[in-house]
Amino acid sequence: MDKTNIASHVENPDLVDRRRKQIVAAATKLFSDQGFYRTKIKEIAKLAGVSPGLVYLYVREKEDVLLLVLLQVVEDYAIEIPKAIEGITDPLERLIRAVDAYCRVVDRHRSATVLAYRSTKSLSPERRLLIQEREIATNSIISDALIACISQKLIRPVNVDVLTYQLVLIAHGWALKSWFYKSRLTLDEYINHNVDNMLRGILTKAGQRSGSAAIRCESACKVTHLGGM
Amino acid sequence: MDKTNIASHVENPDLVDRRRKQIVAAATKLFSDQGFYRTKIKEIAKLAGVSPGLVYLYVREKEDVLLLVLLQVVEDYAIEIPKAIEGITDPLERLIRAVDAYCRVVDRHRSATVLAYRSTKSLSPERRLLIQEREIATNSIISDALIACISQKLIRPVNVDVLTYQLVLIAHGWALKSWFYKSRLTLDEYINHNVDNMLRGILTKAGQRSGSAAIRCESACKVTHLGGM
Amino acid sequence: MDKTNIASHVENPDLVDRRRKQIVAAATKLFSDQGFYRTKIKEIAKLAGVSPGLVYLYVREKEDVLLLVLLQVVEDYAIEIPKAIEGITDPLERLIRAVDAYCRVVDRHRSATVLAYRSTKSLSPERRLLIQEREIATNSIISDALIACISQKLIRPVNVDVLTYQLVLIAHGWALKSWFYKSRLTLDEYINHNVDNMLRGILTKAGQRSGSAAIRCESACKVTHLGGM
Amino acid sequence: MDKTNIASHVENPDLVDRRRKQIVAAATKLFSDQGFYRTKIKEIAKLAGVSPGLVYLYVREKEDVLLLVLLQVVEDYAIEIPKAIEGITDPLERLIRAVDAYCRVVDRHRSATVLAYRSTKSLSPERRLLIQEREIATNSIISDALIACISQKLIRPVNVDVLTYQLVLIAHGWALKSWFYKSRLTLDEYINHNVDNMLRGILTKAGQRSGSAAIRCESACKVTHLGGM
DNA sequence: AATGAATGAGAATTCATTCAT
DNA sequence: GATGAATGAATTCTCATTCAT
Repeated sequence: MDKTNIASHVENPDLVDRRRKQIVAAATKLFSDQGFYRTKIKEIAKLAGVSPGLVYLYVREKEDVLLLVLLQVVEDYAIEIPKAIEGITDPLERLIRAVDAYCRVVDRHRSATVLAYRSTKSLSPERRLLIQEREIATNSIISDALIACISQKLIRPVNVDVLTYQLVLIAHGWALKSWFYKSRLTLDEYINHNVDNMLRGILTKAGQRSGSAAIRCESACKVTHLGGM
Repeated sequence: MDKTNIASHVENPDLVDRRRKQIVAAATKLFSDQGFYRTKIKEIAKLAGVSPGLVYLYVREKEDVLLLVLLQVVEDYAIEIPKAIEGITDPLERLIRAVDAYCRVVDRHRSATVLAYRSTKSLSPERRLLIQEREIATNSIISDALIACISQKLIRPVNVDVLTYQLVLIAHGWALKSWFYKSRLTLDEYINHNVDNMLRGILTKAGQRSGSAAIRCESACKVTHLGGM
Repeated sequence: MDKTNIASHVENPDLVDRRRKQIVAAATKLFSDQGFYRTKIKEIAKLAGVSPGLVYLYVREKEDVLLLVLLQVVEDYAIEIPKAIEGITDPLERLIRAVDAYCRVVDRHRSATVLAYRSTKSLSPERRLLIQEREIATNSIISDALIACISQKLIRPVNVDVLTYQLVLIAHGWALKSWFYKSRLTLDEYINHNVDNMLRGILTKAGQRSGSAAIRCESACKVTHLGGM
Repeated sequence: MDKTNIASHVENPDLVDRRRKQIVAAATKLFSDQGFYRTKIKEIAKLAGVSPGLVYLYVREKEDVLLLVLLQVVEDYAIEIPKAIEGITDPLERLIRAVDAYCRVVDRHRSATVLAYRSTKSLSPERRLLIQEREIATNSIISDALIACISQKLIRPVNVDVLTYQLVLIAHGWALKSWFYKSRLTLDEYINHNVDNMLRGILTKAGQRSGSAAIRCESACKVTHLGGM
């Protein structure tokens, strides 16, 4: 169901949904590879297997395609990260898992994430705002977990905004600097090292106990080498 | 003196230098405000006070202007950060000051930093490589300081690449998410909180002693609240 | 019943008639307001309450719609003007009434009249010819009346073609220059003044007597102030 | 010198003038033949012997070309008609000559005149107003002459607005209905008949004497057959 | 008969780049 | 060296027309 408010000339909402998915999939690939400005509507149409004219039945202008693509990126974050911490109650474990999931989602959408950094400014102000709102919403998954940790004294009192973005930037960094990491580290190593560094700086004594427990009992979540903490 | 290898039709190297500075200054402003693709050669020429034709005496194509601009950005980092740690011998103090300086340089070149994130991918591969090399060179100021700290056991053994970029991303983050921080934090607070979090995670006992000393004796460097460590 | 020779995919002639009426009504309004080229088939369909596809069941191309519209305009003239002089036998009265009626029909179809001037040339030559034939047919109502007046020596011998169009242009002028007249004259005044000027130039002595009689006895026809002639 | 207020990217005003003349000449021909909407910028450029891009150095959009063309038409009227009555002092002769000149100018610019009728409505409201203002200015040559005649009692008191447009429409009619007249009348005949009809309707006794004098002594002005008046 | 989604040719406009002066 | 007018390829977007349902 459409939450984008982008007008379409086509009435059937299912069709709108399906066509937009087609268009967004093609555009995401092309924008990621070549950037927004180098990508031509004709290329998107061709890759999506439709005519150039059709694109404009589902979108008012080229920038709308970019908006749809970027909304899809943040939307994916907003769906996949919560899924990873569903059912987990321990606040510290929720935090660690959320960061871990964030990094893994970024890994899966590496080029789209880079795209978001490159292209958000190409949007008109209102559209950009839309994206930023959703980014904040997603990040609140992290910051909520953080707040819970702090209130349970698992983490010492820190500036939540700062720490949230420090964690978010760790996740994004995997995409932004993948040209650097690619030949140097695996994703698991990256996550381990970063989370290790961060947690050591903020965990309380209680948090350290809980943290090592949380991590020991959860092997799927690969954040392991905190043992010595 | 020109290290860019960008061909010019003009012989006199001083003139080339002067003209390119003019052009780069104008282009930096415009690219930062509007992005690379939205900025027209005519606009750059006008702001630089020259004719559109003249630009092409000093540059082969528009993308060369972007390269010059981005080189200037990384060049500024490579000059200003070392200046901030000149003469300082204590490795931990060098590290802290380098990070502090990095954040402050980013603050001064906020939009150019964002520009670098947005536009590096608009460069052709060889040109992009040029930029990435210089980025690594700049970051080695941080990583060298880190290595020194580790070898003096002020910091526990960590993955230097990871930690370097964690610190670099803190600096860059101030620009990348300035739309978020602007209304929430001052630069000093931002630096304090982030450095605090990071150092607590990596300092050894010895480092903690040295660190608090380093910081206590340096009031210009505003990283203060480590007292309780 | 269809005299247009425009092919339709639909068999049932009543339906063809009804649908075309719908389409022409919508198109007349839109063409008048926005002109032929600015008006989209989709708009016509929407205003007519049908689908864009349906239009093409009753018309081969967009220009056919214009032809239908223009035919309707001249058709209206050809019907309404004769109606106004039906049963009147005095040739001079027939002439005056015809001109009066022409002006009033133009007034009722002001924008469609302007449309005809703007758009006839947008038709292909054969179609344009069709319109011009009907225009001549309509104007022959005027010229026939003129000829009758001349042969009864109510009007001195003049070039009938010239005078006919002089009268026709008076009628059309009310629409063509309505932007000018709107704030200056009523339709009745316009008719009075123009007819007065013209008649004074062409009436014979006999015509003057008959004219004032014709006009005196007919108050519905507002051309009055010839009394002093 | 430019009175159009249309912005140009080119600075040299002489060049602007020359180029616009080139463009307008080509556009006038093409618009007249094919209409505004059927004429492509590329065609105009080709006929003018320039590149399509160049057109946009002298004009902001296609509609500006139409404005320039229509301004040229009304401008020509405003120049040529006064020239024809220069130095003539007798008011009635001025009037007759002005109408005569108007008809002859229309004849020379027949298709441009028709173009004006077809296309003025294609202009945006402000631009349309510009044209209408100039039309009124031109027509005031006629109405001024009329007023002079009336005040000298050469013409009986009539509504000046109505009579002016009656005369203007006679001139325009030669272009508007040239498809009809072409095979039936020469321009001279057309002028004679129309002016004759009109004058007879409005001249006073004094005017009739003066008129026949005015006309008899001026053979270049072909309005002759008033002899019997 | 009717619908309305889909097509794709076509047009206005832009702007990096060139080049005569 | 510098200028700025000129070029023309390239791109977005529109809309008459078609066609599967």
